[in-house]
Amino acid sequence: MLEAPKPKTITTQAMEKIRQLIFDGELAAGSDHLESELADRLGMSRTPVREATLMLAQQGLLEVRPRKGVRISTLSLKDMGEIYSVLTELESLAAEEAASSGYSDEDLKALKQSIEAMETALEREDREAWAHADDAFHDELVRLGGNSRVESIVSMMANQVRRARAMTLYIRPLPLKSNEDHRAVYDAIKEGDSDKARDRHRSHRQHAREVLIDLLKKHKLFHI
Amino acid sequence: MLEAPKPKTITTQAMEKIRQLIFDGELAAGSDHLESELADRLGMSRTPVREATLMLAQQGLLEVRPRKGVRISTLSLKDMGEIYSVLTELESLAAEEAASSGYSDEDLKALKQSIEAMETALEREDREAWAHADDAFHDELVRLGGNSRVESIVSMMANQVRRARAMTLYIRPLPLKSNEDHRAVYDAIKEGDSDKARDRHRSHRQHAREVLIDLLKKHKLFHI
DNA sequence: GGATTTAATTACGTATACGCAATTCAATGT
DNA sequence: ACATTGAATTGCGTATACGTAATTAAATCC
Repeated sequence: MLEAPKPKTITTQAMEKIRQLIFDGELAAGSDHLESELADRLGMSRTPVREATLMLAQQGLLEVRPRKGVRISTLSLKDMGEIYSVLTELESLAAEEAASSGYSDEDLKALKQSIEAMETALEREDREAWAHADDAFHDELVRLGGNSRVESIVSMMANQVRRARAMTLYIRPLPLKSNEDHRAVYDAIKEGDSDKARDRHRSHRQHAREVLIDLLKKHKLFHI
Repeated sequence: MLEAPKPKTITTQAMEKIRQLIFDGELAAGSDHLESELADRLGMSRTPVREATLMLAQQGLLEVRPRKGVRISTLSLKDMGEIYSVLTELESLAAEEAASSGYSDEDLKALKQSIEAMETALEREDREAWAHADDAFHDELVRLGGNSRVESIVSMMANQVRRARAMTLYIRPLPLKSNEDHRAVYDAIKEGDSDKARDRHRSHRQHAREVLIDLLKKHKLFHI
């Protein structure tokens, strides 16, 4: 699981900073920006900014529109549906693979801890903490799946829906039932039952997808 | 399904040309190249070449190694397995979605034609034609799935394994059984049986994955 | 007054310039 | 011989320059 040591070039910094600006909403979805504006804002020249935007465009976070600048991507309901479908499939694959990997309890410690963190967060109705632990669960699940492509695609897709998740965090019902699912997935992985791990995670995700989309519709958030 | 009209900038041309050089094997897997070398080769300056390589790196076709130039990606057996797993999941999703879309016979014409093309190619033992039709089948299936993210991820993954498929085209057994699968998937989509479409395509893909990996092992092609 | 042509501006796409990190290689010391 | 050091070279990362497509504004015509 060794990754290449990351080069800390200015281009890389630009990518991370721009990504963060998008996640924080400082570059609002749908807004347009000049390369020179971003360069000024980040205190560097256009070159690394330009390179960063081209890479981020490949990841779907923004579009570079020739001669028109950079537009931060928006998400329609259809986009959300697409992304959640992909997440469902690939995370379910990860769950299946994790279950067939013969992990020890020790290997699964982080996964278990994230479930426990979700439970205590739910008891306290601490939505931020719950969201954080939920992220940790999904990240760890995918990591245990051991497929680096799945990891990077899932991370890309999760990045794209980050804003939407943040927006809905406080308007959605507390996911009281979801911990059952998490536990069931965890147990299936521990038992090595790959079909069960897969199916259980898949239905969990499909349900989450429906809840989210209904919620967005109900609040008329057709475009984020 | 309208895509944004493609800008024909030099950077775009660089991307396409470099991609083609990789597919054609003129930039061999594992080989290193200077930005200036590629720039000379393509008759342009370093800037668009550099931008192109950064984007292609996001797609996994090559790596940009700071201060060391561009390295064309190689594929290990593990990589092949990873990619085929992703393809299996996402294509199966596409089959499922296609089946629940209520497509008419007319809508499914291209899919049917690709199956027929595979059958006639098999009778003639024309492997090139078969491979071409097989590509068409998978492309069309994914298109019918109607998920643009799935389309682009699948296309990325298919690009990554292109070399390996070309290498094995003449050493693998003729896929005589696979047309049954294709027909079954087609029928399931036509009938609107999404579970069947999904399951059938999934097992088809899983089988193909195993065959390919065994083949690579048998020929000691551990690294392509 | 509204439409159309033309001039001016803007912002990008590409080329070029330049300095530094990384590598190479030779010279020196042991 | 081998290791070590340091100079020379290489190749990239970033900045800057510049021409041109796209947009806006102005001017002209009907």
